Amino acid sequence: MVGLREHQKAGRRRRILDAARHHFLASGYEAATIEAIAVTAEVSAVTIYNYYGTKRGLLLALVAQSDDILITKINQMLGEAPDDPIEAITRFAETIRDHVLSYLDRPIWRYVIATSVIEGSSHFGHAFAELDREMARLLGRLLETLKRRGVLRGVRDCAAVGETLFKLQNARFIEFIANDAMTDQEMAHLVRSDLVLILGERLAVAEPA
Amino acid sequence: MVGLREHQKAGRRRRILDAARHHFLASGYEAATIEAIAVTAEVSAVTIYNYYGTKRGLLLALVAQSDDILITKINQMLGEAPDDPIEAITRFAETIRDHVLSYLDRPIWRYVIATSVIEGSSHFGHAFAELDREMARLLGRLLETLKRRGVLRGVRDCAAVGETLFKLQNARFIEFIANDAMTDQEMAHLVRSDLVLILGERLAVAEPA
DNA sequence: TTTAGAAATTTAGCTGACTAAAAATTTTGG
DNA sequence: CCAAAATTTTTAGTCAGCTAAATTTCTAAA
Repeated sequence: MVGLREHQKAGRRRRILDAARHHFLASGYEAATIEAIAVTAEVSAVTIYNYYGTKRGLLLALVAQSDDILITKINQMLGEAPDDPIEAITRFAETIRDHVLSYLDRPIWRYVIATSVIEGSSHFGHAFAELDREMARLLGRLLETLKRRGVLRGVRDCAAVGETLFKLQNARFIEFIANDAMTDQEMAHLVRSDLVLILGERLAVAEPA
Repeated sequence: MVGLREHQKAGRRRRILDAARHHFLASGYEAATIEAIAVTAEVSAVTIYNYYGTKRGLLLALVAQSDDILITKINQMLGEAPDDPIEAITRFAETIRDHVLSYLDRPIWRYVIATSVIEGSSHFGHAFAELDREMARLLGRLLETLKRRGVLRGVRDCAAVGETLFKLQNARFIEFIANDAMTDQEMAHLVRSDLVLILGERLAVAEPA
């Protein structure tokens, strides 16, 4: 973290990712060229390849950049979670969706999802898979918080339920991303339906009329 | 469906898809070139573009080819479903997985998933999205069958539960495809866990000790 | 049998991702 | 301030997806 060399490298990285985001949003992932990104970032195209290997690597690095911010946001939300489990988990999903859409648009997220499947186990895709796991963990922690408050009885293994719930939620997110016609409300409704379906019985037991 | 012209066209289509499957499996999706596929299929490369538009279009057309067979297999399975709901739905998932892996390998399925997300709403991705919906419907029908047999009480809307269950199952399938290290057994175990989590309570009510 | 029209092929070319190697630049440590 | 090491840029080029247009081939109908 010291030395002029490291500092300039960091600056180049930042400029490249900024330029990439700009061009991806302006022209779409495919139409945006490495050459154009390089010009905007004031580096040579070869430098981008040296840093990120491939165009797909660049895309995933761009997404990874926002991971820390997202995790912070979620942690923040975790404290202020409402008592109603359905409400709390729905907000969890909405926090992710809002953050994600404020950073990149749907057409580009399609390429992010696609790339993360293709590069899944490769060294580029690693960060994305790790984020997924972290999100699942955080949802598990949300469940534990609710359980400790006594508003979520009937759930034994919070980590396991959190993992499954997140998988499902993530599938809905991909559905949302893949389909431009789907509105925020429609997605929220689907997530809510899933939750009622899975937690509904348990909550009925937990909160006797 | 009559006339020599249509007949030869169908023959070309078949040869192209056969050649595509062969080269994709032999060299992987990216390394396989349209040119090589064209040579094997004994057509010109331009003909492939005329028929399928893009390399991705060709990939999705290849997958679409096996759709009918899969739907038939599932329908067959639906009749012989065991009484235990967990077992029946697990088999549903295994039928899909076996069919899918007998047709293409995991690396290629990664590209199929990726492509279907990218082309989601475009005219190429339509068939794939339609298959997904059909599978969800079939799972709903399986649930209805079980319900009619009286082994699945506590489930009201079979179609809705089927849809959610399939979404989750599909997410597990993608996880399996994305991770070469995951075994058949591990995937089956995950699917089973999800089912126990979702149906567990209901079944406990349905089958009192 | 001939011809009109449909469809496939040939040809030629564009573009952009990606790579290797040489050349130029610049920080760093003495 | 200078030499060495690290790193970026330049240069030159390969490869494959994709496209447009001209040409050829072949089916189908007269």
